[in-house]
Amino acid sequence: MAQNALAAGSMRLSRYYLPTLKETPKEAEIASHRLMLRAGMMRQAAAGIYAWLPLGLRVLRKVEAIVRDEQDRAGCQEMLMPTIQPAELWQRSGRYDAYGPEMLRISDRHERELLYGPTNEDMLTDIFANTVRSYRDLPKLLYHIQWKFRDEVRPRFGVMRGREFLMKDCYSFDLDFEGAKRSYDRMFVCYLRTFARMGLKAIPMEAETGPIGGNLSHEFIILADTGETEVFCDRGVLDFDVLGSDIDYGDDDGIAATIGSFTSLYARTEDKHEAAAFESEVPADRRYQGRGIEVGQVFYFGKKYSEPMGAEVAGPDGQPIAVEMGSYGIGVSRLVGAIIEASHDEDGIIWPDPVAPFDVQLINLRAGDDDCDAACDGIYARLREAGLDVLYDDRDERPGVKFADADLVGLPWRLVIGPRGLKAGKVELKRRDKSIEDEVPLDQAVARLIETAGG
RNA sequence: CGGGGAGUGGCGCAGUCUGGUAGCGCACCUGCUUUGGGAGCAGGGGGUCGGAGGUUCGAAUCCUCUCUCCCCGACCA
Repeated sequence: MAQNALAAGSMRLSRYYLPTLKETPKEAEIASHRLMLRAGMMRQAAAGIYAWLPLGLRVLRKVEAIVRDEQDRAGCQEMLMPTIQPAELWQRSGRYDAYGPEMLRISDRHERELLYGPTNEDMLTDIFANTVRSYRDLPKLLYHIQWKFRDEVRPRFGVMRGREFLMKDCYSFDLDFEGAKRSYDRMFVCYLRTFARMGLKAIPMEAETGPIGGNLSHEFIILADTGETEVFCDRGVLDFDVLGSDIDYGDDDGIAATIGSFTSLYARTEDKHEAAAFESEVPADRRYQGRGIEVGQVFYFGKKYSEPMGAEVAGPDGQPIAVEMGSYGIGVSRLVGAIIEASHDEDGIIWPDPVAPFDVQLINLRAGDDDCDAACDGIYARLREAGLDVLYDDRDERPGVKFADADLVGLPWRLVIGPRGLKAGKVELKRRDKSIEDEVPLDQAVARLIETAGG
Protein backbone atom coordinates (compact mmCIF):
# COMPACT_ATOMS: atom_id res chain seq x y z
CA MET A 1 0.00 0.00 0.00
CA ALA A 2 0.96 3.56 0.03
CA GLN A 3 1.78 4.17 3.68
CA ASN A 4 5.44 3.66 3.14
CA ALA A 5 6.56 6.89 1.58
CA LEU A 6 9.90 5.44 0.59
CA ALA A 7 8.41 2.55 -1.31
CA ALA A 8 5.58 4.55 -2.80
CA GLY A 9 5.58 5.87 -6.29
CA SER A 10 3.67 5.64 -9.52
CA MET A 11 5.14 5.11 -12.95
CA ARG A 12 4.28 5.46 -16.58
CA LEU A 13 5.10 2.15 -18.18
CA SER A 14 6.55 3.90 -21.21
CA ARG A 15 9.35 5.13 -18.95
CA TYR A 16 9.63 2.25 -16.55
CA TYR A 17 12.40 -0.31 -16.80
CA LEU A 18 10.32 -3.45 -17.08
CA PRO A 19 11.84 -5.96 -19.49
CA THR A 20 9.10 -8.57 -19.75
CA LEU A 21 9.64 -11.77 -21.67
CA LYS A 22 7.15 -13.45 -23.93
CA GLU A 23 8.97 -16.74 -23.78
CA THR A 24 10.38 -18.48 -20.76
CA PRO A 25 14.14 -18.72 -20.49
CA LYS A 26 14.89 -22.41 -20.59
CA GLU A 27 16.73 -22.51 -17.27
CA ALA A 28 13.59 -21.65 -15.33
CA GLU A 29 11.56 -24.62 -14.29
CA ILE A 30 9.26 -23.71 -11.43
CA ALA A 31 6.54 -21.07 -11.53
CA SER A 32 8.13 -18.41 -9.37
CA HIS A 33 11.46 -18.60 -11.17
CA ARG A 34 9.76 -18.47 -14.56
CA LEU A 35 7.46 -15.64 -13.61
CA MET A 36 10.12 -13.54 -11.92
CA LEU A 37 12.21 -13.68 -15.07
CA ARG A 38 9.29 -13.12 -17.40
CA ALA A 39 7.82 -10.29 -15.38
CA GLY A 40 11.13 -8.46 -15.43
CA MET A 41 11.70 -8.71 -11.68
CA MET A 42 15.21 -10.10 -11.79
CA ARG A 43 18.01 -11.47 -13.93
CA GLN A 44 20.48 -14.15 -13.10
CA ALA A 45 24.10 -13.14 -12.64
CA ALA A 46 25.49 -16.59 -11.83
CA ALA A 47 24.08 -19.82 -10.44
CA GLY A 48 22.02 -18.84 -7.42
CA ILE A 49 22.94 -15.18 -7.66
CA TYR A 50 20.50 -12.61 -8.95
CA ALA A 51 20.22 -8.95 -9.80
CA TRP A 52 16.94 -7.40 -8.70
CA LEU A 53 15.34 -5.14 -11.28
CA PRO A 54 13.02 -2.29 -10.27
CA LEU A 55 9.81 -4.33 -10.13
CA GLY A 56 11.38 -7.14 -8.14
CA LEU A 57 13.08 -4.73 -5.80
CA ARG A 58 9.77 -3.07 -4.99
CA VAL A 59 8.38 -6.39 -3.82
CA LEU A 60 11.53 -7.28 -1.94
CA ARG A 61 11.34 -3.93 -0.14
CA LYS A 62 7.69 -4.42 0.76
CA VAL A 63 8.34 -7.85 2.19
CA GLU A 64 11.31 -6.46 4.06
CA ALA A 65 9.26 -3.57 5.42
CA ILE A 66 6.61 -5.89 6.83
CA VAL A 67 9.24 -8.10 8.42
CA ARG A 68 10.92 -5.05 9.94
CA ASP A 69 7.69 -3.57 11.18
CA GLU A 70 6.70 -6.77 12.96
CA GLN A 71 10.16 -7.23 14.44
CA ASP A 72 10.05 -3.73 15.85
CA ARG A 73 6.55 -4.25 17.14
CA ALA A 74 7.70 -7.36 19.00
CA GLY A 75 10.39 -5.36 20.71
CA CYS A 76 13.37 -6.37 18.60
CA GLN A 77 15.99 -3.76 17.79
CA GLU A 78 17.46 -3.45 14.36
CA MET A 79 21.17 -3.27 13.72
CA LEU A 80 23.35 -4.15 10.76
CA MET A 81 26.27 -6.50 10.69
CA PRO A 82 28.65 -6.80 7.75
CA THR A 83 28.48 -9.37 4.98
CA ILE A 84 32.20 -10.06 5.31
CA GLN A 85 33.46 -11.52 8.56
CA PRO A 86 36.90 -12.39 9.89
CA ALA A 87 37.58 -16.13 10.00
CA GLU A 88 39.06 -15.68 13.43
CA LEU A 89 35.56 -15.23 14.88
CA TRP A 90 34.48 -18.56 13.55
CA GLN A 91 37.65 -20.24 14.65
CA ARG A 92 36.86 -19.16 18.19
CA SER A 93 33.32 -20.49 18.13
CA GLY A 94 34.65 -23.70 16.66
CA ARG A 95 32.56 -23.43 13.53
CA TYR A 96 35.20 -22.49 10.99
CA ASP A 97 36.29 -26.04 10.37
CA ALA A 98 32.88 -27.51 11.04
CA TYR A 99 31.05 -25.47 8.45
CA GLY A 100 32.48 -27.06 5.36
CA PRO A 101 32.51 -25.99 1.72
CA GLU A 102 29.16 -24.20 2.02
CA MET A 103 31.05 -21.30 3.49
CA LEU A 104 32.63 -18.99 0.98
CA ARG A 105 36.13 -18.33 2.22
CA ILE A 106 38.13 -15.44 0.89
CA SER A 107 41.30 -13.65 1.76
CA ASP A 108 42.25 -10.00 1.51
CA ARG A 109 45.47 -8.44 0.22
CA HIS A 110 47.20 -9.10 3.52
CA GLU A 111 46.20 -12.73 3.17
CA ARG A 112 43.99 -12.37 6.18
CA GLU A 113 41.30 -15.01 6.12
CA LEU A 114 37.78 -13.72 5.68
CA LEU A 115 34.45 -15.24 4.82
CA TYR A 116 31.18 -14.11 3.31
CA GLY A 117 28.79 -14.64 6.20
CA PRO A 118 26.27 -17.46 5.98
CA THR A 119 24.81 -16.42 9.35
CA ASN A 120 25.71 -14.22 12.30
CA GLU A 121 25.53 -16.06 15.63
CA ASP A 122 29.28 -15.92 16.09
CA MET A 123 29.65 -12.26 15.34
CA LEU A 124 26.74 -11.07 17.42
CA THR A 125 27.67 -13.28 20.35
CA ASP A 126 31.11 -11.73 20.23
CA ILE A 127 29.73 -8.20 20.08
CA PHE A 128 27.37 -8.99 22.90
CA ALA A 129 30.09 -10.56 25.03
CA ASN A 130 32.14 -7.41 24.73
CA THR A 131 29.37 -5.02 25.61
CA VAL A 132 26.91 -6.53 28.05
CA ARG A 133 28.00 -7.13 31.62
CA SER A 134 24.98 -7.43 33.86
CA TYR A 135 21.86 -9.55 34.06
CA ARG A 136 20.03 -6.27 34.42
CA ASP A 137 20.71 -5.55 30.73
CA LEU A 138 18.69 -8.59 29.76
CA PRO A 139 16.65 -9.58 27.92
CA LYS A 140 17.70 -8.33 24.51
CA LEU A 141 16.38 -9.11 21.06
CA LEU A 142 18.60 -7.88 18.23
CA TYR A 143 18.09 -8.40 14.53
CA HIS A 144 19.37 -7.38 11.16
CA ILE A 145 18.34 -7.80 7.56
CA GLN A 146 21.36 -8.56 5.47
CA TRP A 147 22.58 -10.45 2.44
CA LYS A 148 24.05 -13.84 3.20
CA PHE A 149 25.92 -16.34 1.14
CA ARG A 150 25.88 -20.10 1.31
CA ASP A 151 27.75 -21.89 -1.40
CA GLU A 152 25.07 -24.48 -2.04
CA VAL A 153 26.17 -27.48 -4.00
CA ARG A 154 23.18 -27.11 -6.18
CA PRO A 155 21.33 -23.80 -6.21
CA ARG A 156 17.92 -24.04 -7.85
CA PHE A 157 14.39 -22.73 -8.02
CA GLY A 158 15.59 -19.20 -8.71
CA VAL A 159 15.40 -16.95 -5.71
CA MET A 160 13.89 -19.72 -3.61
CA ARG A 161 17.17 -21.39 -3.16
CA GLY A 162 19.90 -19.10 -4.27
CA ARG A 163 23.41 -18.94 -2.93
CA GLU A 164 23.11 -15.26 -2.14
CA PHE A 165 19.93 -14.43 -0.26
CA LEU A 166 18.47 -11.68 1.88
CA MET A 167 17.66 -12.83 5.36
CA LYS A 168 16.31 -11.37 8.53
CA ASP A 169 17.96 -12.97 11.49
CA CYS A 170 17.18 -12.11 15.05
CA TYR A 171 19.03 -13.25 18.16
CA SER A 172 17.75 -13.36 21.71
CA PHE A 173 19.76 -13.08 24.89
CA ASP A 174 18.28 -14.08 28.21
CA LEU A 175 19.44 -14.92 31.70
CA ASP A 176 17.75 -18.27 32.05
CA PHE A 177 15.66 -20.84 30.22
CA GLU A 178 12.37 -19.25 31.27
CA GLY A 179 13.48 -15.98 29.78
CA ALA A 180 14.70 -17.67 26.61
CA LYS A 181 11.35 -19.39 26.31
CA ARG A 182 9.57 -16.05 26.60
CA SER A 183 11.74 -14.65 23.82
CA TYR A 184 11.08 -17.72 21.73
CA ASP A 185 7.32 -17.40 22.20
CA ARG A 186 7.43 -13.75 21.37
CA MET A 187 9.17 -14.46 18.09
CA PHE A 188 6.83 -17.32 17.36
CA VAL A 189 3.83 -15.01 17.55
CA CYS A 190 5.70 -12.32 15.68
CA TYR A 191 6.22 -14.76 12.82
CA LEU A 192 2.58 -15.71 12.71
CA ARG A 193 1.69 -12.05 12.35
CA THR A 194 4.45 -11.33 9.85
CA PHE A 195 3.40 -13.98 7.37
CA ALA A 196 -0.29 -13.33 7.84
CA ARG A 197 0.28 -9.69 6.97
CA MET A 198 1.73 -10.75 3.65
CA GLY A 199 -1.46 -12.58 2.83
CA LEU A 200 0.08 -15.98 3.49
CA LYS A 201 -0.92 -19.02 5.42
CA ALA A 202 2.27 -19.94 7.24
CA ILE A 203 2.06 -22.93 9.51
CA PRO A 204 4.51 -23.54 12.34
CA MET A 205 5.72 -27.11 12.28
CA GLU A 206 7.97 -28.99 14.64
CA ALA A 207 11.54 -29.03 13.48
CA GLU A 208 14.77 -30.77 14.32
CA THR A 209 16.33 -29.26 17.38
CA GLY A 210 19.81 -30.70 17.14
CA PRO A 211 21.86 -31.61 20.18
CA ILE A 212 19.94 -29.30 22.53
CA GLY A 213 16.82 -31.39 22.44
CA GLY A 214 13.41 -30.30 23.62
CA ASN A 215 10.75 -29.06 21.25
CA LEU A 216 12.01 -25.53 20.85
CA SER A 217 12.38 -25.24 17.14
CA HIS A 218 9.70 -24.64 14.58
CA GLU A 219 9.77 -24.16 10.85
CA PHE A 220 7.18 -21.88 9.33
CA ILE A 221 5.79 -23.37 6.18
CA ILE A 222 3.83 -21.53 3.52
CA LEU A 223 1.22 -23.58 1.78
CA ALA A 224 1.84 -23.78 -1.95
CA ASP A 225 0.99 -26.55 -4.38
CA THR A 226 4.43 -26.33 -5.89
CA GLY A 227 6.24 -26.39 -2.55
CA GLU A 228 9.12 -28.78 -2.08
CA THR A 229 7.90 -30.30 1.17
CA GLU A 230 4.85 -32.37 1.89
CA VAL A 231 2.94 -31.19 4.95
CA PHE A 232 0.28 -32.73 7.16
CA CYS A 233 -1.79 -30.77 9.63
CA ASP A 234 -5.02 -30.19 11.45
CA ARG A 235 -7.19 -27.70 9.56
CA GLY A 236 -7.66 -25.86 12.83
CA VAL A 237 -4.20 -24.47 12.27
CA LEU A 238 -5.27 -22.95 8.96
CA ASP A 239 -8.33 -21.28 10.40
CA PHE A 240 -6.55 -19.51 13.21
CA ASP A 241 -6.86 -15.76 12.73
CA VAL A 242 -3.66 -14.23 14.05
CA LEU A 243 -4.24 -10.72 12.84
CA GLY A 244 -7.75 -10.69 14.25
CA SER A 245 -6.62 -11.71 17.70
CA ASP A 246 -5.13 -8.79 19.55
CA ILE A 247 -1.59 -9.72 20.43
CA ASP A 248 -0.21 -7.95 23.47
CA TYR A 249 3.53 -8.48 23.65
CA GLY A 250 3.45 -7.34 27.26
CA ASP A 251 1.27 -10.28 28.17
CA ASP A 252 3.56 -13.30 28.39
CA ASP A 253 0.80 -15.63 29.50
CA GLY A 254 -1.45 -14.57 26.66
CA ILE A 255 1.30 -15.18 24.18
CA ALA A 256 2.09 -18.56 25.64
CA ALA A 257 -1.60 -19.42 25.41
CA THR A 258 -1.74 -18.40 21.76
CA ILE A 259 1.20 -20.63 21.01
CA GLY A 260 -0.29 -23.43 23.02
CA SER A 261 -3.41 -23.37 20.87
CA PHE A 262 -1.22 -23.66 17.80
CA THR A 263 1.23 -26.26 18.91
CA SER A 264 -1.40 -28.51 20.43
CA LEU A 265 -2.67 -29.26 16.94
CA TYR A 266 -0.93 -31.70 14.64
CA ALA A 267 1.30 -30.00 12.06
CA ARG A 268 4.34 -31.72 10.61
CA THR A 269 6.39 -31.90 7.48
CA GLU A 270 7.07 -35.19 5.73
CA ASP A 271 10.30 -35.68 7.71
CA LYS A 272 8.46 -35.73 10.99
CA HIS A 273 5.13 -37.04 9.84
CA GLU A 274 3.74 -40.14 11.51
CA ALA A 275 0.65 -41.49 9.81
CA ALA A 276 -0.60 -43.27 12.90
CA ALA A 277 -0.38 -40.18 15.08
CA PHE A 278 -1.95 -38.05 12.37
CA GLU A 279 -4.94 -40.34 12.15
CA SER A 280 -5.42 -40.77 15.85
CA GLU A 281 -4.96 -37.12 16.78
CA VAL A 282 -6.84 -35.47 13.94
CA PRO A 283 -10.46 -36.21 13.04
CA ALA A 284 -10.81 -37.26 9.41
CA ASP A 285 -12.67 -34.11 8.34
CA ARG A 286 -9.95 -31.88 9.74
CA ARG A 287 -6.96 -33.59 8.17
CA TYR A 288 -5.13 -31.43 5.70
CA GLN A 289 -2.43 -32.69 3.43
CA GLY A 290 -0.60 -30.47 0.97
CA ARG A 291 2.69 -28.99 0.01
CA GLY A 292 4.68 -26.15 1.45
CA ILE A 293 7.80 -24.00 1.44
CA GLU A 294 9.85 -23.16 4.48
CA VAL A 295 10.14 -19.41 4.92
CA GLY A 296 11.24 -19.07 8.52
CA GLN A 297 12.56 -20.89 11.50
CA VAL A 298 12.73 -20.17 15.20
CA PHE A 299 15.34 -21.90 17.26
CA TYR A 300 16.41 -22.07 20.87
CA PHE A 301 20.01 -23.18 21.36
CA GLY A 302 20.83 -22.18 24.93
CA LYS A 303 24.52 -21.73 25.64
CA LYS A 304 25.87 -23.26 22.47
CA TYR A 305 27.72 -20.07 21.50
CA SER A 306 27.71 -18.08 24.71
CA GLU A 307 29.85 -20.63 26.53
CA PRO A 308 32.67 -21.06 24.01
CA MET A 309 32.68 -17.35 23.23
CA GLY A 310 32.48 -16.17 26.82
CA ALA A 311 29.19 -14.30 26.54
CA GLU A 312 28.56 -14.02 30.25
CA VAL A 313 26.81 -11.55 32.48
CA ALA A 314 27.02 -11.06 36.19
CA GLY A 315 24.00 -12.62 37.84
CA PRO A 316 22.18 -11.21 40.87
CA ASP A 317 24.74 -12.87 43.10
CA GLY A 318 27.63 -11.43 41.16
CA GLN A 319 28.62 -14.77 39.67
CA PRO A 320 29.09 -14.98 35.87
CA ILE A 321 26.38 -16.76 33.93
CA ALA A 322 26.57 -17.70 30.26
CA VAL A 323 23.52 -16.24 28.53
CA GLU A 324 20.70 -18.28 27.00
CA MET A 325 20.30 -17.65 23.31
CA GLY A 326 18.01 -18.31 20.42
CA SER A 327 18.00 -17.34 16.76
CA TYR A 328 15.12 -16.59 14.46
CA GLY A 329 15.38 -16.39 10.71
CA ILE A 330 13.14 -15.32 7.87
CA GLY A 331 14.20 -15.77 4.26
CA VAL A 332 13.23 -12.39 2.86
CA SER A 333 14.30 -12.92 -0.74
CA ARG A 334 13.03 -16.47 -0.64
CA LEU A 335 9.64 -15.15 0.46
CA VAL A 336 9.26 -13.25 -2.79
CA GLY A 337 9.50 -16.54 -4.67
CA ALA A 338 7.36 -18.35 -2.13
CA ILE A 339 4.59 -15.78 -2.40
CA ILE A 340 4.50 -16.28 -6.15
CA GLU A 341 4.44 -20.05 -5.74
CA ALA A 342 1.44 -19.61 -3.49
CA SER A 343 -0.29 -17.08 -5.69
CA HIS A 344 -0.20 -17.29 -9.48
CA ASP A 345 -2.07 -18.76 -12.43
CA GLU A 346 -1.12 -19.77 -15.95
CA ASP A 347 -1.04 -16.14 -17.09
CA GLY A 348 1.16 -14.70 -14.39
CA ILE A 349 1.55 -13.54 -10.83
CA ILE A 350 -1.36 -12.66 -8.56
CA TRP A 351 0.11 -10.36 -5.91
CA PRO A 352 -1.46 -10.26 -2.47
CA ASP A 353 -2.26 -6.58 -1.88
CA PRO A 354 0.23 -5.97 0.95
CA VAL A 355 3.29 -6.93 -1.10
CA ALA A 356 2.18 -5.88 -4.58
CA PRO A 357 4.75 -3.70 -6.34
CA PHE A 358 1.99 -1.26 -7.34
CA ASP A 359 -1.64 -1.10 -6.30
CA VAL A 360 -3.23 -0.52 -9.68
CA GLN A 361 -2.46 -1.17 -13.31
CA LEU A 362 -4.08 1.55 -15.37
CA ILE A 363 -4.39 0.50 -18.98
CA ASN A 364 -4.88 2.99 -21.78
CA LEU A 365 -6.14 0.81 -24.60
CA ARG A 366 -5.59 3.44 -27.24
CA ALA A 367 -2.63 5.59 -26.37
CA GLY A 368 -2.63 8.55 -28.70
CA ASP A 369 -6.40 8.85 -28.78
CA ASP A 370 -7.32 12.23 -27.31
CA ASP A 371 -10.27 10.99 -25.27
CA CYS A 372 -8.44 7.98 -23.89
CA ASP A 373 -5.33 9.99 -23.08
CA ALA A 374 -7.32 12.68 -21.33
CA ALA A 375 -9.33 10.20 -19.30
CA CYS A 376 -6.26 8.18 -18.31
CA ASP A 377 -4.11 11.17 -17.48
CA GLY A 378 -6.88 12.51 -15.26
CA ILE A 379 -7.37 9.23 -13.45
CA TYR A 380 -3.66 8.72 -13.08
CA ALA A 381 -3.38 12.09 -11.36
CA ARG A 382 -6.35 11.46 -9.09
CA LEU A 383 -5.20 8.03 -7.99
CA ARG A 384 -1.72 9.32 -7.27
CA GLU A 385 -3.11 12.18 -5.26
CA ALA A 386 -5.08 9.68 -3.25
CA GLY A 387 -1.79 7.99 -2.40
CA LEU A 388 -2.13 4.94 -4.63
CA ASP A 389 0.82 3.48 -6.48
CA VAL A 390 -0.22 3.25 -10.09
CA LEU A 391 1.51 1.59 -12.99
CA TYR A 392 0.10 3.41 -15.97
CA ASP A 393 0.41 1.54 -19.25
CA ASP A 394 0.59 4.47 -21.63
CA ARG A 395 2.65 2.63 -24.20
CA ASP A 396 1.83 2.69 -27.86
CA GLU A 397 1.09 -1.01 -27.92
CA ARG A 398 -1.81 -3.15 -28.96
CA PRO A 399 -4.40 -4.13 -26.35
CA GLY A 400 -3.37 -7.77 -26.38
CA VAL A 401 0.19 -6.89 -25.44
CA LYS A 402 -1.00 -4.72 -22.57
CA PHE A 403 -3.40 -7.30 -21.20
CA ALA A 404 -0.77 -10.01 -21.39
CA ASP A 405 1.79 -7.88 -19.56
CA ALA A 406 -0.76 -6.87 -16.96
CA ASP A 407 -1.64 -10.50 -16.31
CA LEU A 408 2.04 -11.34 -16.04
CA VAL A 409 2.92 -8.56 -13.65
CA GLY A 410 -0.19 -9.32 -11.64
CA LEU A 411 -1.09 -6.10 -9.82
CA PRO A 412 -4.15 -6.53 -7.59
CA TRP A 413 -6.32 -3.99 -9.39
CA ARG A 414 -6.71 -3.27 -13.06
CA LEU A 415 -8.45 -0.30 -14.57
CA VAL A 416 -8.99 -0.57 -18.31
CA ILE A 417 -9.89 2.48 -20.33
CA GLY A 418 -10.69 2.21 -24.01
CA PRO A 419 -12.53 4.17 -26.66
CA ARG A 420 -15.45 1.79 -26.75
CA GLY A 421 -16.26 1.94 -23.05
CA LEU A 422 -15.50 5.62 -22.85
CA LYS A 423 -18.24 6.41 -25.37
CA ALA A 424 -20.68 4.82 -22.93
CA GLY A 425 -19.00 6.63 -20.07
CA LYS A 426 -17.67 3.40 -18.64
CA VAL A 427 -14.41 1.82 -17.70
CA GLU A 428 -13.53 -1.68 -16.66
CA LEU A 429 -12.48 -2.39 -13.09
CA LYS A 430 -11.02 -5.80 -12.35
CA ARG A 431 -9.23 -7.72 -9.66
CA ARG A 432 -6.30 -9.79 -10.88
CA ASP A 433 -7.69 -12.74 -8.93
CA LYS A 434 -10.91 -12.35 -10.96
CA SER A 435 -13.05 -11.81 -7.87
CA ILE A 436 -14.30 -8.56 -9.39
CA GLU A 437 -14.91 -7.71 -13.04
CA ASP A 438 -17.14 -4.69 -13.42
CA GLU A 439 -17.98 -2.10 -16.03
CA VAL A 440 -18.64 1.08 -14.13
CA PRO A 441 -18.74 4.83 -14.68
CA LEU A 442 -15.29 6.34 -14.50
CA ASP A 443 -15.83 8.35 -11.33
CA GLN A 444 -17.24 5.36 -9.55
CA ALA A 445 -14.21 3.26 -10.46
CA VAL A 446 -11.90 5.90 -9.08
CA ALA A 447 -13.93 6.20 -5.89
CA ARG A 448 -13.94 2.47 -5.36
CA LEU A 449 -10.21 2.19 -5.89
CA ILE A 450 -9.45 4.98 -3.49
CA GLU A 451 -11.77 3.45 -0.95
CA THR A 452 -10.62 -0.18 -1.15
CA ALA A 453 -7.04 0.03 -2.30
CA GLY A 454 -6.08 3.28 -0.64
CA GLY A 455 -3.95 3.38 2.47
C1' C B 1 29.17 -34.73 -4.75
C1' G B 2 26.90 -39.06 -8.00
C1' G B 3 23.80 -39.43 -12.55
C1' G B 4 21.83 -36.95 -17.00
C1' G B 5 21.40 -32.70 -20.47
C1' A B 6 22.63 -27.98 -22.81
C1' G B 7 25.86 -23.74 -24.55
C1' U B 8 24.57 -20.69 -32.09
C1' G B 9 21.97 -12.29 -32.25
C1' G B 10 17.95 -9.89 -26.39
C1' C B 11 14.45 -14.66 -25.84
C1' G B 12 13.04 -19.54 -27.97
C1' C B 13 15.24 -22.83 -31.44
C1' A B 14 17.27 -25.38 -36.35
C1' G B 15 21.97 -26.43 -38.49
C1' U B 16 26.57 -30.72 -35.92
C1' C B 17 25.60 -37.44 -37.56
C1' U B 18 27.64 -36.71 -43.51
C1' G B 19 33.24 -30.15 -42.76
C1' G B 20 32.39 -26.01 -48.01
C1' U B 21 30.75 -18.01 -47.12
C1' A B 22 25.53 -18.80 -40.17
C1' G B 23 19.63 -19.62 -40.53
C1' C B 24 14.20 -19.48 -38.56
C1' G B 25 10.30 -17.44 -35.12
C1' C B 26 9.67 -13.64 -31.59
C1' A B 27 11.85 -9.03 -30.02
C1' C B 28 14.40 -4.36 -32.09
C1' C B 29 14.72 0.00 -36.06
C1' U B 30 12.04 2.69 -40.55
C1' G B 31 7.52 3.31 -43.38
C1' C B 32 2.38 2.33 -44.43
C1' U B 33 -2.07 -0.09 -42.85
C1' U B 34 -4.19 -1.64 -38.30
C1' U B 35 -6.06 -1.13 -32.92
C1' G B 36 -10.93 -4.49 -26.64
C1' G B 37 -6.49 -10.43 -25.59
C1' G B 38 0.81 -11.07 -27.57
C1' A B 39 -1.45 -7.49 -35.67
C1' G B 40 -0.33 -7.33 -41.43
C1' C B 41 2.85 -5.91 -45.49
C1' A B 42 7.56 -3.91 -47.11
C1' G B 43 12.46 -2.59 -45.94
C1' G B 44 16.56 -2.81 -42.24
C1' G B 45 20.24 -3.56 -37.98
C1' G B 46 22.48 -7.03 -34.84
C1' G B 47 26.00 -13.25 -33.90
C1' U B 48 34.50 -13.90 -32.13
C1' C B 49 28.58 -20.41 -33.02
C1' G B 50 31.01 -20.57 -24.37
C1' G B 51 36.70 -20.53 -24.32
C1' A B 52 41.69 -22.58 -25.60
C1' G B 53 44.50 -25.80 -28.46
C1' G B 54 44.63 -29.30 -32.55
C1' U B 55 43.28 -31.93 -37.51
C1' U B 56 42.18 -29.85 -42.51
C1' C B 57 42.97 -26.14 -48.44
C1' G B 58 38.65 -25.07 -45.37
C1' A B 59 35.64 -26.19 -38.65
C1' A B 60 29.32 -24.13 -35.50
C1' U B 61 30.23 -29.22 -37.49
C1' C B 62 35.86 -33.77 -36.34
C1' C B 63 39.66 -34.53 -31.89
C1' U B 64 41.70 -32.93 -26.91
C1' C B 65 41.37 -29.87 -22.77
C1' U B 66 38.56 -26.33 -20.17
C1' C B 67 34.57 -22.93 -18.41
C1' U B 68 29.49 -22.14 -17.60
C1' C B 69 24.36 -23.25 -17.03
C1' C B 70 20.13 -26.54 -16.25
C1' C B 71 17.54 -31.14 -14.58
C1' C B 72 17.15 -35.77 -11.09
C1' G B 73 19.31 -37.47 -6.48
C1' A B 74 21.95 -36.57 -1.65
C1' C B 75 22.02 -31.70 1.18
C1' C B 76 19.99 -27.11 2.74
C1' A B 77 16.88 -20.74 4.67
